[in-house]
Amino acid sequence: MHPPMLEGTLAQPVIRRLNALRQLSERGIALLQQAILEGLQRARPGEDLVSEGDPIDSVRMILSGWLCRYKTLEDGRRQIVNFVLPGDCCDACVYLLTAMDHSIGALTPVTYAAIKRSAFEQLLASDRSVAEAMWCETMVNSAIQREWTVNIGRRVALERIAHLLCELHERLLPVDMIEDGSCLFPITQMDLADATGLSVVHVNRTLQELRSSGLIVLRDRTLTITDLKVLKDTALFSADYLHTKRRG
Amino acid sequence: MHPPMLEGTLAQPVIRRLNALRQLSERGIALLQQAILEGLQRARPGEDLVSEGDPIDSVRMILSGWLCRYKTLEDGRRQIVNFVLPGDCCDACVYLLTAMDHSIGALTPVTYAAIKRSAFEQLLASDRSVAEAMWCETMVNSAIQREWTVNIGRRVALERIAHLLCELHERLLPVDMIEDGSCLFPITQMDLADATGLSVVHVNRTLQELRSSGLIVLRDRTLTITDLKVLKDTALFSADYLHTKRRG
DNA sequence: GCACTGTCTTAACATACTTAAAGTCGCGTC
DNA sequence: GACGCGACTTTAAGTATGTTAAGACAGTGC
Repeated sequence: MHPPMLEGTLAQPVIRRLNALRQLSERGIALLQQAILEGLQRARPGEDLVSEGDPIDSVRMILSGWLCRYKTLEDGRRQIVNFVLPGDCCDACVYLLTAMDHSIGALTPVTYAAIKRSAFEQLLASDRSVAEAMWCETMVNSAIQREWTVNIGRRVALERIAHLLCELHERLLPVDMIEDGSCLFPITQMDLADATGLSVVHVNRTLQELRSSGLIVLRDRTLTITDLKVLKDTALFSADYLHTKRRG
Repeated sequence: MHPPMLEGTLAQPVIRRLNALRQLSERGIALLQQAILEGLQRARPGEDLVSEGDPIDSVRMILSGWLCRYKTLEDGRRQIVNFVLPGDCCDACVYLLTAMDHSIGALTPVTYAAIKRSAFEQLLASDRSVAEAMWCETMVNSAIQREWTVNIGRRVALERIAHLLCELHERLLPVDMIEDGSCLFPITQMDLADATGLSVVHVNRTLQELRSSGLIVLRDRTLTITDLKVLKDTALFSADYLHTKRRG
């Protein structure tokens, strides 16, 4: 089917991501790759991979594309509670619960692997390093969620958006999606608003401010962080909560 | 040391809490009780059980008292990211990470059990029902954290505080800490402010509003929810995210 | 008995952010 | 080529919430 090179490339983000949390064994990597190839799927922008209330039957690993987890209130207000990036896993372990309490929607075209609960349990059981990396990933997601609470609860708009940009930057690094401080940035201002608990109008204003301060360039779905240090300072950003191994 | 009756009572909240998530086996309960009795500890109000940056070496199970998880920004702003109630476990699995990314502080006198990492792993390994209940608890904590993000990001002050009260009510039920709709409520208005991302003054204003609407009575550290239905409605509260088994 | 401290309360004022509305630009469709 | 649509932008007006300040009250220590 696929030439071997390509197969390797496909699973790369997941392997890199997990490896950044916990050294994976050779055997674990092989098993992981196999499981991923067996469950390949695609989704289109705007499509929901899972919706609030759905039964939880499988784990998903993102190979390419951006997604978001979100919840909606009865009256339509929406809050994005996290972004899901290539290499991330959705709901490892969540299968212990019965129904999804939030939705996961694709922001761009997405390729991912869906691994059935039983196959996933088998995978975890057969290699300890993979299992631990997965648990780690889950724990880091919790940590990110806590930081989002802080971000929305205690930072003002400018800091808040700066912080989000710093986080995304930091998370894109280990999966090699930053080139010269630039990355694809498919998030609309409306998404940004729903993620930060602000209104679109104010997000727009705030982005202008970040631009005119010379901290970022954001144009044509491309984000360039021109002064990372100052951006981090204005965001009161510390990467500790991401728990990623320091890279030389 | 302890009379048997008392020993049983001590571990009750933890057992009830876990049982509400996953049916525990007899054997599991016994092991759990034993582990808890071996690690008994106390903390005084204001004391931190763990602080941001601390190495993670043990799991803690709360037997009595209220605590909060919180993070502080460099300039002193504080955000409480969750309350920890009797029966809750702190950081099951977090031991996979190396350092705490937040602090846990006691709001009242607290009794808890600290279980060393190795003993905890042994406990999980020796009874599957306990292990699964623990993972469940961790997943539910994530779900709560997501809902907090929604709460702070998209609900206005009145809804926000109402929602928090509903959540606490719902979480206190399975550990039997609600009597006739009333419970001990040791949270100061400042804590409430730090938990909801509001200012103390506005929390005060908002509480007055809830009081004068006849939804709650809050006096002398005691909270009575006088109209739970309406309180839930004004909070846009749905308990689904708590993933607790329905109780007849 | 008095000072001290923490919690709650109220007031007056300031402002960060929201809402509403309308206009621009680029892009795909018919 | 006109139209519709989504994303972005800008303006103006409104408001929810923050800030500052000061007082009441209870509990605690001396």
